[in-house]
Amino acid sequence: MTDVKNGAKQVSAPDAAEVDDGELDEGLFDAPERGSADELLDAGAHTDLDAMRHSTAHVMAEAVIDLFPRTQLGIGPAIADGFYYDFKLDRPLTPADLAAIEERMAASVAADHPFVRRELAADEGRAFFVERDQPFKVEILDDLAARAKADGSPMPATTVYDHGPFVDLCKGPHVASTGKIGPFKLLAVSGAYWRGDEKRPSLQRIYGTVWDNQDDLDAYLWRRSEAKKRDHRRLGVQLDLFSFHDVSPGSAFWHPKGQKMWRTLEAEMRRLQDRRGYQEVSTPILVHKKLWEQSGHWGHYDDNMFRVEVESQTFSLKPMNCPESTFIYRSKLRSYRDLPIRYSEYGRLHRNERSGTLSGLTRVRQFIQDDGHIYVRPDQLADEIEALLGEVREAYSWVGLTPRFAFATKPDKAIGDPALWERAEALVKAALDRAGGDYMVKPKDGTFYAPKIDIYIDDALGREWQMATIQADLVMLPERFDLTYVDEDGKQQRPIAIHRAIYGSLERFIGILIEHFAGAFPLWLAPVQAVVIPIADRHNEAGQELAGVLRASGLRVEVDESSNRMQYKIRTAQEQKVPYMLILGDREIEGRAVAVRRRGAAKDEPQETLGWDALAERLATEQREHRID
RNA sequence: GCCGACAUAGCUCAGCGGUAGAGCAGCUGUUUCGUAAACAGCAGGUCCUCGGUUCAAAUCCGAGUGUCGGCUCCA
Repeated sequence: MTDVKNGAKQVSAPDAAEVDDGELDEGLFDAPERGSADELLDAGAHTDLDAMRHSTAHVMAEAVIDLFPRTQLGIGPAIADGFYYDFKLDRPLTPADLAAIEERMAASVAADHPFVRRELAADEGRAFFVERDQPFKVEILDDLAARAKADGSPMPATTVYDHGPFVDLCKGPHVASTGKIGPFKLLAVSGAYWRGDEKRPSLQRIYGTVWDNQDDLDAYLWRRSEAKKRDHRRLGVQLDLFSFHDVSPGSAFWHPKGQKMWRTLEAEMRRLQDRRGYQEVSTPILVHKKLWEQSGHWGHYDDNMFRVEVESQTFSLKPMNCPESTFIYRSKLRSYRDLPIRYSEYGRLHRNERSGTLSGLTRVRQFIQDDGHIYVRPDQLADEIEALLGEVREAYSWVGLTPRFAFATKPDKAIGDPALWERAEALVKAALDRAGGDYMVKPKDGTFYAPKIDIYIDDALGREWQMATIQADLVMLPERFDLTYVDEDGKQQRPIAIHRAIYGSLERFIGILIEHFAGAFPLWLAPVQAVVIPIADRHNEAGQELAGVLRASGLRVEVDESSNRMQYKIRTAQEQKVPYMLILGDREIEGRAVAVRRRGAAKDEPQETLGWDALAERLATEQREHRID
């Protein structure tokens, strides 16, 4: 069960967010406990810009209360690129409401109300918010009081900030007055649970953004629209890579070009794995539930598994490969000399993700993972993990990404002998230290059966994504499936099982690459690497001949034999983001040459004319070396 | 799963009680062209599904499905 993030949104949330709501950073930066009263009050204002963003949230709350007097206030923190505020309202907000709220906010900014900090005695503060029918604020105060009592510290005063007619419970800091607020824009309204708890009331969250000056705001809005253009769901249609259909929600239909990318990524990974001594296996998709009972997943995770009843027996579609890999390991007696045994598997997995969470390729119900299970002796673990980190670096270099590593340690809900855990963590840490380079530590973020190394990347838009994972499992597979090998002394020993996925989910990986490259893939990965463009019909035959030469060098080439003009063919190839356009007219054919136009070439870029064989060699080299534009 | 929005031609969208529209793509014909859109014609739709209101529903109402923005979850 290599625990890839099938789903999991990237760490800084997408688009409408570009926002990172802070809470997602938990663990990474040791943020306060989710939804704690301190955090709710603190509102994330740590810089001047944050203070302004948080102040803007206050102004927005003022506007909302003004327009909807019975509104109950949740919290309104600063977040990456902006702010939000949660409200309980009598009716759902519409885009027209946002415009009206913006207008009121502008009036408040124009009035330049000073922000005034006041301290009230605890009971006075509570009474104030009770009187104003603000139960969420009262709850925060009650929590603070309860915590003070538990700590034996004195009852804290209630800090409020006023600006104009509006008073809010808040620790601050704020800008001096509403006039200091820069250009802002409200972006979206969405639902959010009070304190992130689905059992608590559902509030309406308004997201907004605010910047020091108009240029910064414009730049941000431009980034947003760029991100939208790169959206893999949009490019997937435009580039004819995949589609989704309601007959199988959350599962992609791969079109020929998307499938070509898939096969290319897989082929490259297989080459790496062959070199590293992996042996590829394949295990059944439909599996009896007793397997999951043995592994410990049934009962805990069966909600996420698709069940299939067959002749009154319960089966499920596998949500992970790992338990089945042990059947192959156990199919014969293993010697210490046999280890490490490295099994790879491109297994098709199904996870029943909740309907509201599905999203394009990055959150799916069916996906294929470049999974691997490596069985090692304890003395081999550190070397193997170090080698795996190298595999990750190599694979990510093919697409020009630099992986960052995070060491996730034993969670509270862990199973197994604490001594085994200590040993596993020490070995993983040793491997990370030896592999050099920095890594973050994410305490208690391991899986319930293994400490792990999670791999992150930043894409071309600076967004962080969690990708690969490496897990050192001394407990689940080895113990629950009773794995053994015979050591030098003829004694039975437990191997360690490493679960690892490098691309992770191929679906998700491709989705991220689409956005990272904005669809303009490097040559080696592009589904169509070159289009031959005959200028007139009489050049078609030579075009096919040229395509044949290139295909013989292992390149993916098409010939545009349509009756369109050359200009139109170029435009089409450009829109399809084909790396090379090969233009063939009388002049070129005469010398068995071709005019080479690079995708996205500048207007004044000098164009080369190359012989066919020289071109084939050049492109083949570029492909082999995974060159990136 | 929860809150909200949306669903019209292959794609992008207009129409919002009174006989279904455009651009692009497609097809046919003409054009054979030198670095990002030749010209003309034709064809293309259970207006997501099911129910309801109405003389009349793409349009209003309800339910379902899917998608989108978030929330929650993520072995």
